[in-house]
Amino acid sequence: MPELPEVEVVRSSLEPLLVGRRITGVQLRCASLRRPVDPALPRLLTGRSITATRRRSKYLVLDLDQGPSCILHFGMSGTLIHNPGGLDSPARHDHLLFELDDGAVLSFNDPRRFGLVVMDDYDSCSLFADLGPEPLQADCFTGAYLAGFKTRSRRTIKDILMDQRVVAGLGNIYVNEILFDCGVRPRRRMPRVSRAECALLVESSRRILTEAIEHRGSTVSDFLDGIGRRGGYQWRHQVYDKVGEPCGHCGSVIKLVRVGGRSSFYCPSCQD
DNA sequence: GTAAACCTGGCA
DNA sequence: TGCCAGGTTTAC
Repeated sequence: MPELPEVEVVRSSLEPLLVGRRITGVQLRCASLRRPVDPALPRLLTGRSITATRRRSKYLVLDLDQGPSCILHFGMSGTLIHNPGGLDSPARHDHLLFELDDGAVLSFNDPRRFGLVVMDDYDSCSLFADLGPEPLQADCFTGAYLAGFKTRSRRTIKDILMDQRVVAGLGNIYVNEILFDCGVRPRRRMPRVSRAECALLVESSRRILTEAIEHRGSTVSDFLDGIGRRGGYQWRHQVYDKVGEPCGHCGSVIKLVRVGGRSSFYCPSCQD
């Protein structure tokens, strides 16, 4: 579910509901996520007030009035939903519940348990240590930066764009869409991507991520924002999950290949 | 490089 | 019944 746009949409939908609220209680119902949740987490959160929300890559950060921040990752299937009137009873796969001082309950639900919740300082968090630049920050993620990998790597362009150390926040859906937008096949190797195409890929990343945020993310099967709304950007996908369908630009049949173990969709005539 | 691992759920 | 899924990490 959650690539950069989805996490940003969760963040922006929750921010006005969370900032200034005090956490009055925390229920850790299942600690076996991708990494075991620290049993001290409820104690570190209870009594704290939420002062700000931030996003870094695909991580959502809740800053508190003292102590470390609460850092969440949604894996493939995680959601964080604000229930204004509280919860009668927790839902299946509700692993973590934050009770707020206005009677609301924030529920972290994750059927596949690939998600992550940790308490750590934003500036020294080891999860962030190796992340590349934010794609929406124009000063760091540039065509010249991406072109720098042409000589350093023979990997495919899709593998490079999916690598969180190269650029932080892209995932399978948006890399497929960006490559289509630029006319580049996912299996093209980095040395054969021109400098002009690198510049185009950077520009396209920015535009597509921005549009996806404006359309409140992609709901492929189960993504919901912080107040339980589905996204709308899936209706604008050009290639993702469209194998066998006609390309919206030229009518050719969309093809499927595997790159780095992930499904990759492309138009054989629009993309080289 | 690729494959499998971690999990559950949905679909053919 | 088997295969696939928005992610990340680890191991051949």
